[in-house]
Amino acid sequence: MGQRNTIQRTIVLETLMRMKSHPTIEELYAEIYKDHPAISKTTVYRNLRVLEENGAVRRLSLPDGPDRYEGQPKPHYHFKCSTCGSVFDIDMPTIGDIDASVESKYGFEVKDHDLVFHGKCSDCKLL
Amino acid sequence: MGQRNTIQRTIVLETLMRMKSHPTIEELYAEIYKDHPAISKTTVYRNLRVLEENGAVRRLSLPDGPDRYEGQPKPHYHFKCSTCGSVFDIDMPTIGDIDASVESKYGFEVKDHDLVFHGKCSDCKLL
DNA sequence: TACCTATTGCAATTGAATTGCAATTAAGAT
DNA sequence: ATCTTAATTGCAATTCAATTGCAATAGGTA
Repeated sequence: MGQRNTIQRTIVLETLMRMKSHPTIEELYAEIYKDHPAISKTTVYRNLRVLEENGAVRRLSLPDGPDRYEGQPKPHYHFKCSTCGSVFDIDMPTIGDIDASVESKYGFEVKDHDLVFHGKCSDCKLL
Repeated sequence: MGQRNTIQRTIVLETLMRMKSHPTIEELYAEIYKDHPAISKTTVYRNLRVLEENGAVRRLSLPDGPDRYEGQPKPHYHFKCSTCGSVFDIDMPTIGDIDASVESKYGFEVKDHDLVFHGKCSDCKLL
């Protein structure tokens, strides 16, 4: 009797996938709350954890802010503006073979990698 | 008049550089405390911020844990074990030109990038 | 030496994320 | 269809990282 498909879990996943971005839990919860105000924020936290372990969603840990989640299956990279804090998706071919190269060199079991660029976005670099 | 060279700031930087790793602030503070128990943790927090803005140290934001700092000037990548939480340096040629490619493609001003591998370290993958 | 302001240390605060617990419920077993 | 049990939920309380307000201190320049 493993995991269960609760309506809360379904809503969390579907809302995240519908958003097609990388919301913070606060942002995701606000979106969920519109249609399902009875779902508690704690439940959103817990379900995202479970979904992450399942590999259904990905979590991003970026400096100076709460974690973010994304339901987009296609792996991609990110840019965070150190001035305004905005996060952008970077559409660029992902480097697939470096995972394997770290595996063989270090003897680790590599699941994936995150690549985050830092700097100033086009708006902030003008200031 | 700009920034000042306080003894606290010097000690924070020197201790971090001497450690040659990527300690959490708690770990760094413990090391500082041995010789300089009068320095407050708040001061360590604040100085690391300043030093980071100066480009003298780098900050790592990794999932499931506090930020880490490193004073090592040579850029490199990291691996975080999702089971035990250990963080390892990954000695691998850094990809220099992707910063420029993101700059030109998106019009951002890219300072640097972080590459973090996730998975299980050699000990934990046996469990 | 005197002045100005960055910095310090302490305590209090903020904010993200987790946890304990009683009530609920999904889903397999009977 | 009902029973059973373990996963899940919601709430409140808690933990932990990190920041902030403020009075006192101390760089560094004039």
